[in-house]
Amino acid sequence: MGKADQNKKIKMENLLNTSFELFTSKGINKTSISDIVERAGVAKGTFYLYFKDKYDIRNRLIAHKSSQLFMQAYDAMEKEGIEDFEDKIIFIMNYVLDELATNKGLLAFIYKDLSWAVFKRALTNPLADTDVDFGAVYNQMIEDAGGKIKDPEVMLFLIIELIGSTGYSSIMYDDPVSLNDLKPHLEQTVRQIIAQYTED
Amino acid sequence: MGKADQNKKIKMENLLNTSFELFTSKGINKTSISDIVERAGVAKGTFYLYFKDKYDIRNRLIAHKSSQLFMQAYDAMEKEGIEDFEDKIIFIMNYVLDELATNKGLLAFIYKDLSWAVFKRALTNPLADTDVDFGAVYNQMIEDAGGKIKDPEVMLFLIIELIGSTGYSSIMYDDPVSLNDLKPHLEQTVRQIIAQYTED
Amino acid sequence: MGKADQNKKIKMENLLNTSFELFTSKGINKTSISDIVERAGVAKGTFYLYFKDKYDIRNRLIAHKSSQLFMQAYDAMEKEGIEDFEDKIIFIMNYVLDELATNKGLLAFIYKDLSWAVFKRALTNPLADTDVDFGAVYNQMIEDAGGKIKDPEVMLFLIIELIGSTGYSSIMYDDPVSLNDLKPHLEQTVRQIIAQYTED
Amino acid sequence: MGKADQNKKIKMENLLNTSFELFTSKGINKTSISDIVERAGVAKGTFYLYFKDKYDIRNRLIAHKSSQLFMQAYDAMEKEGIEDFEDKIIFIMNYVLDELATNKGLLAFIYKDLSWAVFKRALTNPLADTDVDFGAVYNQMIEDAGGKIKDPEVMLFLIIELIGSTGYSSIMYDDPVSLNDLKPHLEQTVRQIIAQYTED
DNA sequence: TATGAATGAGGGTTCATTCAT
DNA sequence: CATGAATGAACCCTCATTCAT
Repeated sequence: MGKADQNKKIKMENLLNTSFELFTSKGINKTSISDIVERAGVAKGTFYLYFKDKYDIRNRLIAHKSSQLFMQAYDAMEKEGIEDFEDKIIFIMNYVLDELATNKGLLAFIYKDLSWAVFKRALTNPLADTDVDFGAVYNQMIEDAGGKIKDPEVMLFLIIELIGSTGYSSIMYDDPVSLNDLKPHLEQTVRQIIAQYTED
Repeated sequence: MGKADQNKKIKMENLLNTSFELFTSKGINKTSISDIVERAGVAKGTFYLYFKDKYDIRNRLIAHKSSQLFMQAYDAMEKEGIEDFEDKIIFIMNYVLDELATNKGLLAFIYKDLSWAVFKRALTNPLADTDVDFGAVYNQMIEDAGGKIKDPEVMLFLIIELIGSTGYSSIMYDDPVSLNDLKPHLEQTVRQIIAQYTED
Repeated sequence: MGKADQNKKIKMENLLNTSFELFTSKGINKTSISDIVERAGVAKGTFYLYFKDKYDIRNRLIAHKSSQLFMQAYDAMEKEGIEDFEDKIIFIMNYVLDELATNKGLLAFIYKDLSWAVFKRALTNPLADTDVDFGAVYNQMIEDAGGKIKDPEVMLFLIIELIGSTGYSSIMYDDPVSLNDLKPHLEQTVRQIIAQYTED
Repeated sequence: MGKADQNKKIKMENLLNTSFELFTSKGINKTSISDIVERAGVAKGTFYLYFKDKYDIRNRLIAHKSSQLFMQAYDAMEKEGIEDFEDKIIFIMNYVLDELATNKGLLAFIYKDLSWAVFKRALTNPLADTDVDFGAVYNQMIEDAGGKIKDPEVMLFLIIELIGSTGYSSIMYDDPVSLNDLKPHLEQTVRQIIAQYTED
């Protein structure tokens, strides 16, 4: 890789990092491109060499950060040596929820304007070299479990949407219950959903 | 009520109706206060006599429109003469989902920036004279059912968030499945959640 | 007229005058809206209350200034008491050319982007109260002459385009001849054109 | 000519051709240097190795294209074997007008910002090897005619400006008459102008 | 109460030009 | 000669909010 290419990559990461900081601290609407380039220490025009607009950079960040978060959870789970499929999902759920609880900016950022479509793309189309395809990981988990899951995609959809939307409310507003109070409810419900999709 | 008060009320409803039309057709971000007052036929300054800003009017509308939608569903359910609690919830779910599917503008409007907190307020603090307290209605439904529901608020929370977030994705993007494909999954899952919260 | 309306009119004229000064001194391309409002002493947004964009204000100015110029020439001609139609046209031609020669900024301004369509509109759709309909004046001149002109509009078109484009070159670049050298050529040619369109 | 020189020439012609396409299709103001180099397939910096700016390239193109057009007309005229001087001019006029009518982009391009000075330079200072000196050709035509033309340059100036400006309006806006309706008027007027400059 | 002209900071975006490689 | 990433000034335009009437 030439010096120029390296420089390019540095600039781009600089912009990504800076944008992420601002998006998670001030929110995307209140973050202007001027803010981004000023803090990143580049000229305004430079921004447009790398990104189409603010929403382009946001989408790439959502993809990257979501992937990162899920893979952190997955790695932690692997270290624990959990065997059972249900237990794996519950572990990941708790890990992700705890992580988001300590980083509300990240939660607000990846939840706002996050649709299942964006989400799925984020998890199955890794952008950074280090990003992993969570879709493949999920399929592997199912296979390891014996592969007796009906409609695995819909099941994941139900689980993620349930956890995501209730977790958002609990973490951000402690309403109607705190995250700690919510967890047992979620765990019970998620286990039931999995059971319901498991063929015997 | 004096003539002046009546006039005031007319202006206010005018602004509310106009805002709703614009919010659901163009989205709130692309709707300016100029747009609203122009179509409502009042002066710009007048807007500020009634509302603090665009988001003030939005919150009041979410409350009003959500309440309206739920009460429509509730009334339709009553006409059907459904007895069983589970069946009631399922009926309301289907009614609301169908309604939102035919009015995506409304869905986008009440879903975006809709938190459980806003939602609960909407359903328990009727603003318009005709609005009904859905919280009381829900409690009545539980009582009619024999009152053997544990943590009814958390249960409702889980159900609403699950239906809301999955329904949004299906209706708006047909992803990962269409609304019609989603419904049986939701019905089964919601019934299980209710069962899980029902004391025997 | 209320105080507010007066104020409005003053602001508008202020903007028109300022724009004209800048357009004729720096050219329209190099004049920014910032320049205009700064010199006019109003806020940027104010500009957009009165005009759609820079080209809107330009078109109105061309209309106004062309009309003004032609009517000055016409008035001067009337004072001279010239009777003959040909002599009238020649007088107006010389008057206008001399005027433009002393005000090259005006010439550049009304000539650039000036099409016959814009021109005709300028001369027949007076915008300011004081503007006069030159189209009517021209028709009156022809009538006074005995009305024996074939295709008067085409004739005027030929004359104006000939004078305009050759005059522009002579005044602005002294090329291929100076204005004073050009005039006798133009006079002779214009008289021949009129003769050619005069029925006997 | 060395290989490097050839390469240079190819790059330059590439830029010229590309610019011409863009200028005549989008207009010069809406054509950016980025557009040009992108389509020409060279780097941005390369542009500045060959041309000072957009207007440098424009002037060279006007020269080249005008010359080309006139010589086409001249060649066609020669093939017709027309003898009479007046007839020659009329033939060229019609040829050029017809050509421009079928290529309005070219008309807009060579007419906008076209001054007699630029024009004359275009016709008398051939840039490309194949360009011909129309000035010399014109003088030859006059000589062939017997050389009894007074002020031949002024006469040409009057004729070209008249045809150019009226033709522009007719072709571009069909105003005040279409090109076909304009032609007989022009022919008659041009013949009279020539007659007027012809010594007996 | 109601008006709507005026504000002006701030937004996103473009693009001619430079210069290290 | 050729490159193309980087620049950053300048652009047009929007719009929530104010306030004199």
